[in-house]
Amino acid sequence: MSIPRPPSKDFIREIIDEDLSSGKHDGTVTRFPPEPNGYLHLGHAKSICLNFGIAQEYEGRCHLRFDDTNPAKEDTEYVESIKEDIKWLGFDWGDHLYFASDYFEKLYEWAVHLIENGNAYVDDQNAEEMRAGRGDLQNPGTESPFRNRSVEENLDLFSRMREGEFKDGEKVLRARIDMVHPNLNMRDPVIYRIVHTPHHRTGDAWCIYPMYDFTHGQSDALEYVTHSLCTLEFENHRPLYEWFLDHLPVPSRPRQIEFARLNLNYTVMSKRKLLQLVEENYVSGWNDPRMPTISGIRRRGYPAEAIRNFCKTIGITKFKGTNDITLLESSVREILNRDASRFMAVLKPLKVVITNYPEDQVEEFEAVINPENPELGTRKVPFSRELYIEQDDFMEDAPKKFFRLTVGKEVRLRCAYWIRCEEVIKDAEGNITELRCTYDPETRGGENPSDGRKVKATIHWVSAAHALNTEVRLYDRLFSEEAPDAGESNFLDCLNPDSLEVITDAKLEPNLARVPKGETVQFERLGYFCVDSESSGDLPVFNRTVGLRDSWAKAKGKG
RNA sequence: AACUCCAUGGUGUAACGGUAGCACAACAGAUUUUGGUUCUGUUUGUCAAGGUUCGAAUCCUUGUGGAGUUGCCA
Repeated sequence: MSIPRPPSKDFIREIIDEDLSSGKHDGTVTRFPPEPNGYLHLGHAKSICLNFGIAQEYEGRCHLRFDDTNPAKEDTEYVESIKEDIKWLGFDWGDHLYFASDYFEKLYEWAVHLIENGNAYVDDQNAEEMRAGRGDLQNPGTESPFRNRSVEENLDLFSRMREGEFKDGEKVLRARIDMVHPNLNMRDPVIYRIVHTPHHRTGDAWCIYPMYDFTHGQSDALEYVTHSLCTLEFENHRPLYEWFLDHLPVPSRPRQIEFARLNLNYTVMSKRKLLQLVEENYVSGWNDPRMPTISGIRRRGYPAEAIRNFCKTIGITKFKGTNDITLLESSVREILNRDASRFMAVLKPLKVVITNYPEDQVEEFEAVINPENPELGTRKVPFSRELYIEQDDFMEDAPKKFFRLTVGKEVRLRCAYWIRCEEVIKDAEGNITELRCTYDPETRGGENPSDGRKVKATIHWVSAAHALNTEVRLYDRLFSEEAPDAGESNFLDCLNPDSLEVITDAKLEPNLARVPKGETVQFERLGYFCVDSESSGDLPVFNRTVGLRDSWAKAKGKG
């Protein structure tokens, strides 16, 4: 017998454990710092689960801080959607809502502090001159002709920048670090630029704005954040992050730790590409159910719990791998299998007439709401002489492995009766329009008959007279290539032409009229479907969340 | 021969010098009034070469491969 090992932790949680046990910190404070310039996506969900998850586990706190230092790109609309998405994911920042723009005055003061100590200067060079002076990956930079201005002159110029005396781009404030540093970020980075654009919160109070690098670490320090978790592309910024903390009278010493961002196959995650999909109308909007945005997957019917589980499963490392979308779908099915109520719906109807069933008779059968949770009880489903079954559940020339209905064969109608197909009716073009079947009264409720007869399949059905006719949207992955943004080709060339199929005459079990917007249910044998949050009119519109695993389709595909 | 970081089955992730495990995927079988679920089993892995060690996925060296960085974006 060995002692069970404690559940393994990712490298970030190990660092936190060490910091706690060494006494470096006596609590844990993290933050989720989105820029309000777009909608949140699954990549953000990974970061949210990490930061808020750590706060919960360590009984610390996680701040929601909007990194709003670029008025040209940001808007209050995004602030609101971001809050909504985080709440939907199941996390709460409590009283800890902050904006980097709340720190503009303090940041200005600290910029002056740098100038006073000879650690920052106003540069009159334009962007192009600065680029030339920065050098490149192989070559060192050269110092700006304005680098050695006096403290007094810098102070005067910087305050006049604030007063609005200069136009955009005319001057910048730069940290005075090292123009030959091997890390380009350290070659006198710009820390303030002039932007005469109203800010969504501070209006026109400012016309100079701090850069990300001059804002983030200081904001962390002001909020007493202990561990500032960000993605790998900020690795090269860490020396700068620390340089500012070293040269400024900050109240605390946060630590930046980087982890790999989320990559998923068959989708794109970059804000730019998602924006392009929206703007060029490849999708219906940010919350199109095919989008990897939080609002998109919510509308698609993915449960928040499934997203959280998924994020737990993929873990936190520094390895930039690509996660398989099937892992996400598996998390979604796991939750939905447990929670979703079952109903019957026929997507592609084929009429069946039970010739030996009385014409005006209607029976009601009891059907289990969820076999995974019998306490939920049963529902009543009407049955009559004319029904719809799924076109895929009938084949005229059926292969041996086809278990469903074919002429002369018998199947079970779920919870109803066994039926045998006697005759196929076709139109002039030879299309199958109707099936004539007979039922066995002894199999009432779907029970096995006393003669020991066996049936290989149970199929779903809807009574024609009682059916609700409605729209169902079948969503599939947006891209047909595993890595749409890889290589030279345009990601738009990889769009899956069949990512949306709209069915307008699906036949639903009448109980489905009562499902509220946003709820995801199972259409038996087909998949999980969610009532579209934007559906209007008398009948709900259903979105396919994800199909059921389908081993028949797989076997059939192999030929 | 710029700097920094990364490398474990098909994919992702554990193993903290001592039996390479888990999930997803795939494949087979059992159960099943959903070809779903559940259960059982199978296949597949430490980038390479040296070194340290009784013992290396783990430590060291070198190499190979990949990623990020040359915004007045974040």
